[in-house]
Amino acid sequence: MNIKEVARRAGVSIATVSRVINNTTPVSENVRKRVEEIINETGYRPNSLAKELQNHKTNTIGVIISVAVLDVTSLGTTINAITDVLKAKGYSIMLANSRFDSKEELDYFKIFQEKRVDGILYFAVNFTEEHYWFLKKYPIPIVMIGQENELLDFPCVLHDNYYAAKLATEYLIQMGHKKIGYIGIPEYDAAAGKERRKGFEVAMRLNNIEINPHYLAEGNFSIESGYASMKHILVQSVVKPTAVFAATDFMALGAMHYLTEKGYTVPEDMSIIGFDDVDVAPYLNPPLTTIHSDNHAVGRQAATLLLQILEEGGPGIKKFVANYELIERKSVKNLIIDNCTK
Amino acid sequence: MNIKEVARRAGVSIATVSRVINNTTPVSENVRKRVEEIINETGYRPNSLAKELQNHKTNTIGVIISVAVLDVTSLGTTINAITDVLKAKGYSIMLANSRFDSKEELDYFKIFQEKRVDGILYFAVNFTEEHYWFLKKYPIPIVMIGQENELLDFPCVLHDNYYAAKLATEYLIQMGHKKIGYIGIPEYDAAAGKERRKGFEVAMRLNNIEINPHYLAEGNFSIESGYASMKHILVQSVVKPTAVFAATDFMALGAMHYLTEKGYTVPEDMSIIGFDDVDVAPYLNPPLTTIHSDNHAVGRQAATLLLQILEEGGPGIKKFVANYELIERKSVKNLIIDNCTK
DNA sequence: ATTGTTAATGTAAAGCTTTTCATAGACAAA
DNA sequence: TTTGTCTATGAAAAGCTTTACATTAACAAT
Repeated sequence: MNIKEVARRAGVSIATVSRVINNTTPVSENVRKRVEEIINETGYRPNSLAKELQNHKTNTIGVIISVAVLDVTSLGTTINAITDVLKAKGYSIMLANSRFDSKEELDYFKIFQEKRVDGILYFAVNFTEEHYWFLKKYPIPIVMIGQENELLDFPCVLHDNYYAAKLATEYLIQMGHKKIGYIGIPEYDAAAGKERRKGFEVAMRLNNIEINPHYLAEGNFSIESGYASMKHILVQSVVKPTAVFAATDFMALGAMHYLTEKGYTVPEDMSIIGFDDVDVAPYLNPPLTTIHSDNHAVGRQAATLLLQILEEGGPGIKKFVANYELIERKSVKNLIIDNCTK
Repeated sequence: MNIKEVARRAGVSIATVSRVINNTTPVSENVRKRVEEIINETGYRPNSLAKELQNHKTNTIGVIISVAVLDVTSLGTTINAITDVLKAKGYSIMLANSRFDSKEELDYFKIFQEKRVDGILYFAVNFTEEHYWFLKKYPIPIVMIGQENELLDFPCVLHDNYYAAKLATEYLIQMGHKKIGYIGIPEYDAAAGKERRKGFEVAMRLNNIEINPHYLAEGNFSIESGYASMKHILVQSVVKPTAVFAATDFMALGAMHYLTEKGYTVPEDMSIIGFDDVDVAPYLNPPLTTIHSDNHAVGRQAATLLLQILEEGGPGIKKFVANYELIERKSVKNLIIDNCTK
């Protein structure tokens, strides 16, 4: 069943059927009714492929993400916000998950180009030189999420990982901590890895606190890796740190679990601060003090910028940095007050 | 830039270019080389729309899910498994999230039909009569996930919610509990709502234990609703239950949180069992006893069945039920041993 | 020299729409 | 009657590819 067949049955031309479907030009009432009848009877639905081929517009947005096993709920929130905005404007989304595999990621860009998506929302994690050369001449509008790239001037939507991590560290310092550990993410992740670590290091330096290499460990987002990192730190250090900053809440959770397992209590024996403000953070034992970032705003903004490029010829702004705030719960001990009251 | 232009520049016909691209018929070595050169120089990429229009095959699978705000991580696992299987066979996926909105869901089915996806993976939640009439005459292969429908004979991939919930309840009973509460999901959700509740009720009846209506509450998947439900139960009942079965881990978490907040300890004062085996379940305080179901297998099977329909003319099996098991952790107290040792 | 075979390549139709431009008919005005 | 205006409709091109079929050339066999 195609438009031609509908036209034949209704005794009109295909142009007329098209007009009925798309409401482009006025069509006489009885013709419209007859055509609509046929469409209902036959269950005909127009072929988007032909339409999109003709119109050079697919109303489809490609979304490229990079997640491993653990499903980061913040990503879910962001994608929800994205689909909300896009759906309202009639766009569909194609989702591609390149599991941190650079080559695969580039393949998805190629597929999206062949599929002629109108635009791409790109959750960048590991941006390589190859990415640069490839994307430099890529013909489809891209909005980057989670990272920026000065060379390519894609509009970008970011969390302020650096300042937020600095804030978290400073908070620990304000609370009187000096022996502070850090559980990080590898550097290939520019945002959660590099930026957060930098925030930690700068805060320490600015406060003239030396970073003890024995207090450092590296995980991979997972709870287990937080557990292992905490263990690593405790085993390795003679004098224990009084606080540990974990670059993700899940790793913070793993760290806390190791501690309670070994008989330490949080925050009495060790303070923990996380990053992400995961759904369960308020419900942990103790409730986790962490950095909350506005994921919903990130998704909404990214989708909006892309839409502006597509429909208004350009993004309203080149860069959007999401708000963050420190959520004070119960996993950090205030050493100063303690000392005063003693 | 299109195939015609490439052909012109290479001095060959478009048929030859097509042959070079798709490796369908032998092409002389020097022609192949020249064409490939032009393609590389120009950055030409074939237009999938035209190809798909011609071939009646889009290599795209539509996935319809229904999630609210909280991102159920089990869904993420399932989708990961799906994309793994589909990607290996060269399929892309289009993701649509109908937020429990029936009408919206049907709209997505229409869009997917117009986009001519090859098949659909349908996470069914609230299957209405309207769905039935609509899907009855839907021309694209569908595999249902999470629910089955006897009338429409779509292949389906399921968790055995009923038996698993029965098992969880029986476990509580075996542990000596008789005053058992239940925090459920509304009935419109056939799987997490209806089936699990049925499992609970049947287990109770089979063991001649009366269900105390004061021990019953209903949530909506969220942690908060678990918290509120637990409160509801405690406030409402004079004699407290000794154990509560929460139909989802998140609600179990909320319930535990309310209990610890009020000074009860789990499992000493109240046992809690969950359902889902969420990532964080082993790391809660206490680690949550719950039902684990093999989400990865569900995703893998669903994708495989769909692929079989598309490429082998029919699904290998009509119905796949995933394994489940009870994971015993620390949130349920054994009343019997306790009584014996006393 | 003729015919047949094979390999490489080209031509054109088909897949389904949208849209421009042309046409036809109705009606009013001259 | 002729001309003009307006509305509703149709014909056909264009969008880009694949592929069945046709053609050509080279070469071998008769």
